Amino acid sequence: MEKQHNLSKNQKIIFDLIDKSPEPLKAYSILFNVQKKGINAPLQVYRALDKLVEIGKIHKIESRNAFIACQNSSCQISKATAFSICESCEKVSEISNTKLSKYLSNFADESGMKYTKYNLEFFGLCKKCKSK
Amino acid sequence: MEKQHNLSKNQKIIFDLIDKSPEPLKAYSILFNVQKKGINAPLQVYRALDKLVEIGKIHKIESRNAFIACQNSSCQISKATAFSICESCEKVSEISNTKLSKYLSNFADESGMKYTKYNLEFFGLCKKCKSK
DNA sequence: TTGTAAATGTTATATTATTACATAGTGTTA
DNA sequence: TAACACTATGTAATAATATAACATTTACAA
Ligand SMILES: [Zn+2]
Ligand SMILES: [Zn+2]
Ligand SMILES: [Zn+2]
Ligand SMILES: [Zn+2]
Repeated sequence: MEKQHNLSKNQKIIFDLIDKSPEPLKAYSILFNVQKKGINAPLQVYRALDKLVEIGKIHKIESRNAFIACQNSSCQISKATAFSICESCEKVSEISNTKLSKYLSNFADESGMKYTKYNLEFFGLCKKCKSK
Repeated sequence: MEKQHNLSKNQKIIFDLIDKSPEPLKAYSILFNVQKKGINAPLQVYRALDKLVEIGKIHKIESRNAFIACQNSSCQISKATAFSICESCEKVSEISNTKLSKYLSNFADESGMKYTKYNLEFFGLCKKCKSK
């Protein structure tokens, strides 16, 4: 059974915005968009983002400093994430590939380090951009 | 044959600093450290960093906004990078594992997107921190 | 109902990165 | 050599991203 997270007011406003967006959103663009809803300060946005990331409802695209809603309901609380990023149009998709996630979750090298989390970002040209 | 890149004065100063550092360095920490060598402005640092990343001499650790020297001479110009990051002591190492890099370089999913580059960051506790 | 954790509100500030513009060096070729 | 293109440098200003510190309020379980 998944733990149920009842989002708070600010968290819900911000999650809904990200969830509806076809593209990753940046923190200050989120701030701009929610000011009409009474969220006025960067910290209010960042706190909601932190929480949403923590509970796995959204992910941060590190190379872009931007946030997208989790497109993979079975995503294990942001512990194992993979994305594809088009370097031309900046379209980002979450990759959910069982083989890939198994391979990476079980990955171990000679360092003796046990990995509990990973984030993978693939880059290239999406179908549309490739055919231009 | 690898293309030879003769580093410019600023590039060399900044590469040497990063290369000698046991830990990833942040841009403004680099700036602070090279001011005695006549590099005074953020842009001078960022320009050198951009170039060094481009030619594969250093890599950016995206989740940390920090830079490390390439520890893998055969690294294909920053097109395929993997790192291990200790979430306790923040030690970062570049992973060079042929199987892993082959697996990821050949990865393809149903999206029809051809990936030309990837960056992978593993997180966990290093040996030292685990045994504490 | 009282204690505790989570969330909010607000101001200020820290950190990371880029724009714009002027100048200087490096190497190639006419 | 002169002309050219390209890369690198210097400097100032500013944009974009993120956190610290502090006061207050809300949710909710013991
Ligand atoms: Zn997900
Ligand atoms: Zn595209
Ligand atoms: Zn490398
Ligand atoms: Zn450690």
